Amino acid sequence: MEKRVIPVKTVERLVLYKRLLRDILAKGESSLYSHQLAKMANNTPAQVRRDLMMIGYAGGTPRKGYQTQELIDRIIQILDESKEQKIVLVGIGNLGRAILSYFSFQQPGFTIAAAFDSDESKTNRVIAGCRCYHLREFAEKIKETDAKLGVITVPAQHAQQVADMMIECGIKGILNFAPIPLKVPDNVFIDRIDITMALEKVAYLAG
Amino acid sequence: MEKRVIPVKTVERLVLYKRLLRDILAKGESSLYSHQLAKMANNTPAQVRRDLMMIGYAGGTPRKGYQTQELIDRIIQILDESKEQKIVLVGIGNLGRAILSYFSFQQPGFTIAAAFDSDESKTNRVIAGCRCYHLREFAEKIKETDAKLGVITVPAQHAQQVADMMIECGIKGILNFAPIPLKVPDNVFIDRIDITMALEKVAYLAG
DNA sequence: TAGATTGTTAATCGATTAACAATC
DNA sequence: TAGATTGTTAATCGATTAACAATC
Repeated sequence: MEKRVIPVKTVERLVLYKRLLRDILAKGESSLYSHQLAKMANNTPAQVRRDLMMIGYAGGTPRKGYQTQELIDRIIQILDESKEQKIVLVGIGNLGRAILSYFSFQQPGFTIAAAFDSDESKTNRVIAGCRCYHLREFAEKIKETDAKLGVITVPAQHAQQVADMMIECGIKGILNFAPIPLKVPDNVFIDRIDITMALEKVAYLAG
Repeated sequence: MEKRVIPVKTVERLVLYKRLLRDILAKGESSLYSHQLAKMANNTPAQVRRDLMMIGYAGGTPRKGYQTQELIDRIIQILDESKEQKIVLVGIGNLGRAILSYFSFQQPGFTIAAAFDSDESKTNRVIAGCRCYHLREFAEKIKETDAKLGVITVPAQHAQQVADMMIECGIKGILNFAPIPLKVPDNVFIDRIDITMALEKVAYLAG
């Protein structure tokens, strides 16, 4: 596994900064200070400055702070969001459909190129602008769309085999909504969103 | 804010262990070793043992490892899941509906007691077994159901005011799906699930 | 017994926070 | 100038990993 220059936690915050900065820009603010961004991101000025250091951005000045547009551009450059990312989704249940709808609102930079399910009654149609195919067409459609990212919204017991199939077909990054950790090779990055776990955590920490 | 004995990261893993142990038990395995649990959880034996130390469980033996049922019971006791947790959800869009469906499959320990929206066309009906009300009835229904947890699935621009309303009504833990950090007082615990951020992270780290 | 595993302490690693000279 | 802010280094904090005596 190649060495990462930017820590994962920093990447998460950069994504957030980018969004907040766009809001700021839309409000007509062409510059801002680290403490202003920190307040919006619920963190500290020191952390903001350190994050910007990580991406080699040193364009701030004591008088004006940071240039909003310049900073957005720098973050986009670091995150390498120059080209549209193609995604495939497997599992057209309620959650899968919700994500399809979500991305049909054109999340900038991401397109769900195709969705798949093993249930015939859910396939061969268009949901939220996305074509839905049977799983047996997976390999073929991946080639057509050249997707490199996958989203898994199938039940836990099928998640590993879906991941295996994705990796087999050249997918390099996976977002897994099934509530179990999956085994993937080192050259594939996988992240998991576990809604029940998040709720149990909230329940415990709120108690 | 009171001091936490169990770190958040450990709580997350405990929730996972509990699920994995239940699978194990269902397969008829009455005991297991730290390295077996670690393999399933994608972590290390040392971390498993340290986590169990954190919850004061020292019931393992060199010969048999840990007793599956005993360990499950201990985790449940620590997470204080003795009583059913009542949840309210605000925002009956695609994601909100998906979560309602998800929990209608009786996630053990959790019940969505009521759902709310400001759009009249989405209220006064039952979705996935959950009664849906207009937001103006929020305070009243919270009292009736005695819910202490809230899920926010509204667009970003309305999320803060929904959170404020929840807190006003006595909600102590919030799971926020809107893609912005919310300000809450110290005695309220909030966690955020940001699907787009997760995808951007995967895209970067896969690249 | 010999060998594997536990429970815990010590060492390491990484991330956050504090501090401060340089700058405008 | 005086005062606030940046960029970076040092200090602190917390989490993970290694090590190992005790145990079965």
